[in-house]
Amino acid sequence: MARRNDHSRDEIREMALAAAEKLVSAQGAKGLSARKVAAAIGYTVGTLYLVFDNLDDLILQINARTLDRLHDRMLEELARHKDPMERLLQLGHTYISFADEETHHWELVFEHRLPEGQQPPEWFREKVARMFSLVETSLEPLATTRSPDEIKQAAAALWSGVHGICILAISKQLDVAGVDSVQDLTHSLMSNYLRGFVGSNR
Amino acid sequence: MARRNDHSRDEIREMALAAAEKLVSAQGAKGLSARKVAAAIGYTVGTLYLVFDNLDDLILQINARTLDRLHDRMLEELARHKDPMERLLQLGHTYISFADEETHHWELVFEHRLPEGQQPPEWFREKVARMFSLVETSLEPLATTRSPDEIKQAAAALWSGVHGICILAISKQLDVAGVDSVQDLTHSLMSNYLRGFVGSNR
DNA sequence: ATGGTAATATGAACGATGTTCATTTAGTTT
DNA sequence: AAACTAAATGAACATCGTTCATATTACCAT
Repeated sequence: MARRNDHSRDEIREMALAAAEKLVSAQGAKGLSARKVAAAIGYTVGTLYLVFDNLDDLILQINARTLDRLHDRMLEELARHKDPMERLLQLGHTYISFADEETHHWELVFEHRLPEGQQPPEWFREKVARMFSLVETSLEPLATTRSPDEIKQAAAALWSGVHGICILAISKQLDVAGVDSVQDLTHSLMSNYLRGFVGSNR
Repeated sequence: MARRNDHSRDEIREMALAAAEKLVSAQGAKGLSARKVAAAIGYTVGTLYLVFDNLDDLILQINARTLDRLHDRMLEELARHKDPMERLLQLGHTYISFADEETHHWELVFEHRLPEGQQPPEWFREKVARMFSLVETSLEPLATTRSPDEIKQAAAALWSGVHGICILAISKQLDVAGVDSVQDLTHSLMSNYLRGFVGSNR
């Protein structure tokens, strides 16, 4: 069978991504394979390679969509609060909740490694940077005396910290039980850090 | 060829681990395979499975050794400093340096995932917990008014934070250049957090 | 209608992976 | 020397990512 013309390239692409996301969501990165995705959308492996460069490319596309969802959630959260401190804390909680609800997708974003020496494409790194920006702009009103560079660094430190809690929680290496404890940890990290950062000039 | 009796089980085990570590060190997790390890020590795949349950087991053993090296480095660092604050900051720097010097090994410890549902064995989780304990005991003298639980939580938050910086730095998702900038970030995170944690009662 | 062209999809093939286990081999014991 | 047993093998199986010569069919010009 060939030249069925059942679907356009873009349709196949979309179907493949949806099927792949279903696999990842259910079984994590290890549950994903080219043949499984192909079978799930009623095509063969070869077809997948007409639409994606390779599996890494496919995964990158999935991750892009995940980062977009996360970004949306964070934007919504920012819209809900006016107080700067409240905003930051809620941002952290949103991050944790997202990782908890979409664990496998979140893991795929941050644990998938490209072949040695290869860097993620610029558009991808941009999506990560965008997240840090959200933190930066939320941080600004809290530290009006600080230079832009200091704020940038503080945002990076703070968000890396939240990220680290997330990672260790997911890999069960923090012996805390349940999401709530993780939220507490996050709160501790953020509020103490912010008190230190805001409260003093050095 | 069979029954060579060239080496004892333990010798083969040691040889295999050494060879595997060489592979990981040079090419990361993706460079590791049962056949490659076997070839490197002059045995066949089958033999490897007489000594290890499976590849996950082998990797767990490598990771145990890595965690031991890291723990040693941290102990040394603690012995070098008396001032509590100095101790904590140096501990953070040691962690970053280790990850920078043994990147592939460090990655293998924290990014290797066991099959769905399977937890790391207790002895492994103990090695991770041991690291957190080091932070806890260093933190105690700085926060004499705090309860053990609060200190435990603070140590977890602090160390997760350092860990997060490490992760993002290694995956090149922090747009900072060089190890020194990462050290600066770590310093920022730790010193601000500690000022917040120590300086106030709530 | 018919033939030709080009787009579309296939699936066999390749080299790699983890894992198993019947079989072979070489020490050890009787 | 024969029997026994521990040690090591390597072929076999199912899976993986990736490629590409081939087959099929839609479309278009005649």
